[in-house]
Amino acid sequence: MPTKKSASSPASKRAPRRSVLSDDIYEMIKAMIFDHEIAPGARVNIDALAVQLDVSQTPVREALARLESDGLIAKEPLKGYKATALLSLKEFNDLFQFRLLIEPWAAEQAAKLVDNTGKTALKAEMQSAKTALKISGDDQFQALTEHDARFHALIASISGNQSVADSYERTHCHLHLFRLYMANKLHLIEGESRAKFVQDLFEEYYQVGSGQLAIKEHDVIAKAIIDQNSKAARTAMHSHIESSLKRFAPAAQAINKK
Amino acid sequence: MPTKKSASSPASKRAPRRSVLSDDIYEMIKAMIFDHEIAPGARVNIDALAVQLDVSQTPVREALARLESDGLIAKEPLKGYKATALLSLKEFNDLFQFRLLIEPWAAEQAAKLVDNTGKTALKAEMQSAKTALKISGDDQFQALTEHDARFHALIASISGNQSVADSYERTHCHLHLFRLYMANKLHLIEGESRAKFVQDLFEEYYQVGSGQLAIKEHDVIAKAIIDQNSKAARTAMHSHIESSLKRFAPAAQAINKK
DNA sequence: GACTAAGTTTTCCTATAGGATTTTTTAGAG
DNA sequence: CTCTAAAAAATCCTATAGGAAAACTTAGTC
Repeated sequence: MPTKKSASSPASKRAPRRSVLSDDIYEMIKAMIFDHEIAPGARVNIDALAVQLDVSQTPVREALARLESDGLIAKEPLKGYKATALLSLKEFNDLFQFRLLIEPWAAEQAAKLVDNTGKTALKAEMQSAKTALKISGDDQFQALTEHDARFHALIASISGNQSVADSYERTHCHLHLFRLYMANKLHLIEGESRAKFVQDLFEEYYQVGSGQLAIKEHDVIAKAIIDQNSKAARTAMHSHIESSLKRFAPAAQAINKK
Repeated sequence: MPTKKSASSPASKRAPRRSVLSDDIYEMIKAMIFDHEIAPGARVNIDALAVQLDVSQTPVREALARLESDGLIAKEPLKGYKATALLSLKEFNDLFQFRLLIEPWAAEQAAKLVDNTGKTALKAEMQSAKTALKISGDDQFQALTEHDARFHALIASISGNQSVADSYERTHCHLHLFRLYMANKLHLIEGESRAKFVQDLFEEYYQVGSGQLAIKEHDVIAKAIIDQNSKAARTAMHSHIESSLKRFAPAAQAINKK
């Protein structure tokens, strides 16, 4: 087992480090879902996917089996695979409730256990958020969404509890998908009705003052953790998730009605 | 080779196989892990497994991919699959901490939302626990462990939050495996040293008075939920998990030292 | 004794054929 | 025209063999 470490010493030999094909396919299909090339609820044909990705069925099957465990794909026996439907309003609320259970604790714990590496990582992530604010147009929303995902995952990781981090990761991907879907929806709505939609659902909350609201909340959390003020970190995370729910609830409701 | 040549016979009397083979294989391999036919940390050869289960590689691959997502099997690229190692002491503690985050809330919520169906299910489960107490010998431990798994899963389900229920299910299987491993360890220890081991690690806590301690705690929780007393349900669950940790911590420590 | 090189084994991936099941199409009767 | 039922097509699922790449083992040389 220690051979692994010794093998990493002559780094030159480790050059190829080719990952396994089925892992690549897994990531590709996942990306296709996140990019909505595979629409929520759409059927997924194994043969077609294998041809499209120019591989055989075997790695596609393995990837789909894993995606099923992730809850991103559902298998109906003898009927085939389907991309899972979007979060229902109830699932959406459940998910935020779940986050309220674990993330404030994770932030509190992170504040207690954070070391210099963690502090540096937090600062870097907040810097990337500020960079994202400078992006203009629809890409900003995507950049902010991705920052958000990384930020929360980072805190879960710093908390030191693998169960918590894993658990967050799993549930979060659904929320991530949901947000990307909203962003995508914005692209599809044109003209005046779109401006109205955007204003009603996002600008008032998420993008007021160039999206500074959510970022500011993140800032408060990050500062509390860096200051190792665990109480403050906990309450900041709690109220951040609650505000976040308030920001997204109207959009979630609107999309589910459609 | 001795394949299903029944295909040549008319399709009339062939039983319609509702479930898919790869699902069956998934359950079989999972059972092999839980039964420690596949030891923790042992390598898993796809070919050998396919031959042993008398199926082709394809369903085995799909099953292993899913088990990897469950965290029960780990894949090392270009090296093959391995059964994951037992929980380390840290992971063990992390897992209980995680449970403390979600299960007291789940119990509280269950007490608020429980309906007659839920109450009936709870009563039935507690009845099965009482039946388990009558079993003698080592099987009792296994029966109690399985009751425990069902009991907690039931409450998570009654809580109505799918994220919570899923999340519990995922983490719990590791704990389940850990407990079964302990039970198995008991079988391997013979004579006087075994009696000592049992007494030190279990009897004092788990099996005092024929295991009534844990069951009594379950009883308190179940009653609180049936009475729809959410506060009581929460605190009862909280202290149950803490007692449970205390009961298992010495054993966890002992096994990790080995 | 240490290092390099060839050989062996293991593992991953491909390809394809055919059985089993569901869905769609088509034909016929009321 | 509408409804039922059988045939056809599409799709999924399984089985099997074999090739390529990497890891592991062994042997030979300095």
